[in-house]
Amino acid sequence: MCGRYFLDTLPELLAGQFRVHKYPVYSASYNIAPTQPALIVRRHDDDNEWAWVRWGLVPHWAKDASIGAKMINARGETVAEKPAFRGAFRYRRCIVPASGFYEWRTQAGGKQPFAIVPTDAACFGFAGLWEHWTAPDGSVLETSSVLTTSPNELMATIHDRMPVILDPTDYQTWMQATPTDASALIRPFPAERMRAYAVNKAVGNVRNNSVELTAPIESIG
DNA sequence: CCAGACGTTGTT
DNA sequence: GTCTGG
DNA sequence: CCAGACGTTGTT
DNA sequence: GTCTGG
Repeated sequence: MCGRYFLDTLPELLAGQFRVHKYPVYSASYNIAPTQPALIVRRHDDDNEWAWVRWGLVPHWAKDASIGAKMINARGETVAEKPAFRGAFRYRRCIVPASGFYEWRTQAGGKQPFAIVPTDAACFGFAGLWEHWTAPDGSVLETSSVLTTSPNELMATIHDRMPVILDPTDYQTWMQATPTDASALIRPFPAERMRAYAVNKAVGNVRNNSVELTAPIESIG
């Protein structure tokens, strides 16, 4: 699955990789967590645009926004049918840029966190969905979710799920094609194109925007 | 018909 | 142990 | 995902 | 909003 990630790629590289004609404005974070603001790419007026949305999709019919905390991931196998996601899957697919993501391996003695990064690009692009929700007071909240799929050979050594990662050549298909064509992109990303590093210390809570990535104990892949 | 859910993950 | 908040 | 909390009372 | 369970 994907419950925590980081983003420290330079804005000009992000704009280039995701084909947005503006630079995103943000500061690097090594601790992007559910319910926190996430940078996404989506279609708007026949163009790609950046948007900040809250991670954790709140369906339009929700009575309050708290349900979003549970909707941080959508299973790729069922996203087209589930009431909470199908509308967003049909009409509001987006991409979530991530310099890398964390995954925890349960093992004797506790959980070992790993940071997984791309080997051939500045950034991963997660397949995502976004949604808008109108609060009782009339204010609008935009939210997002990250699709998951079965793990590749590398990720299987850590966990039994992984985020859906798109090849850059598929970005526009994901956002613009029919749901049927988009569905074909829901699959494990090649293990040869990523590398996992054991992280020295647990990520910690959201207020602690730091993690040691510089001295891997162990690398895989 | 109404009431209640609507999701994912992990788990010795 | 399980839920909530970030 | 992890960190941190985890309650009761009384109320026309 | 829409489906499922009772």
